[in-house]
Amino acid sequence: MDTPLREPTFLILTALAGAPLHGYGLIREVAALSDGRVTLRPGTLYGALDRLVDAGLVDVDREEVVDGRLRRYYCLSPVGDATLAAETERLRRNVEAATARLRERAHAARPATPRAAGGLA
Amino acid sequence: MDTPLREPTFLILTALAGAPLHGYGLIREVAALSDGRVTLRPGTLYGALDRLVDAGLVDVDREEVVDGRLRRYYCLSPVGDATLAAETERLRRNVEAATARLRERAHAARPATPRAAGGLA
DNA sequence: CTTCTATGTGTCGGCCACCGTAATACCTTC
DNA sequence: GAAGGTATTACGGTGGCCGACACATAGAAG
Repeated sequence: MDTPLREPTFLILTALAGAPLHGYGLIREVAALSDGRVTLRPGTLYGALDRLVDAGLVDVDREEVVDGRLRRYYCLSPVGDATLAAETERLRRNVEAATARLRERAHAARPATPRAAGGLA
Repeated sequence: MDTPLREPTFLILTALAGAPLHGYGLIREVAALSDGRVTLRPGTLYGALDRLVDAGLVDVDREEVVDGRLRRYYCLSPVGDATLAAETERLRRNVEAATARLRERAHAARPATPRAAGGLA
């Protein structure tokens, strides 16, 4: 799990950082906090949950039985909390680096600054 | 290529947003802008470059021959520029969502702020 | 001279997270 | 009783990344 988190996994941890949720609730919460851009598939969700529990980033909070069906709630472990914080910091640095370069690029492409703009032709 | 970019690919585009670079220069540039956390392997680098050129996000800028060996420079295409900008925005939203939830969490765990901290119990 | 390290590009096999889909099961609504 | 939302589980496929290797040149170290 030292691999950088992919987006679905990152969003699962982010959703669980707010409150314990069960699988189907996670699908809706992730859709909500990504403005509908990310829709978790069952294969992604439960596969990720198994991995995260196995890695100790997520714990099983409790299990309820509603209408004869099992409903398992997951919550973020302290390790998961720290991992999410570290991962967020890493992403923040990447975003800042990319933003800085894109900004320089916009300046170079738009010679609105009169100084030394049109070198050639 | 509608899959969200993984970290190595994202950093390659970010590096190319600064200036055209050849393969080995990319390895060093990515290492620099990630503070040494990401070291591109040849398999990752050239595989990614082939994909990016094929997808139209990266163009071959020019080819030089130094000491009898080919040195190929790559640069970011307009499509790659737009993709990197969109990807950066997506990451920024994810970072903000995670940061907000982590902050709420820290407040809940540490009721050090006397005002309206412990709502329950 | 040989060996090691750095520069530099390229290929191949394998892993694993994610995806797509279907199956299962209960309840409510039409 | 067919349809649709809730909820979990299982399985095969795809694709990006990694690890290791191959090849070539040049300078430093032994």
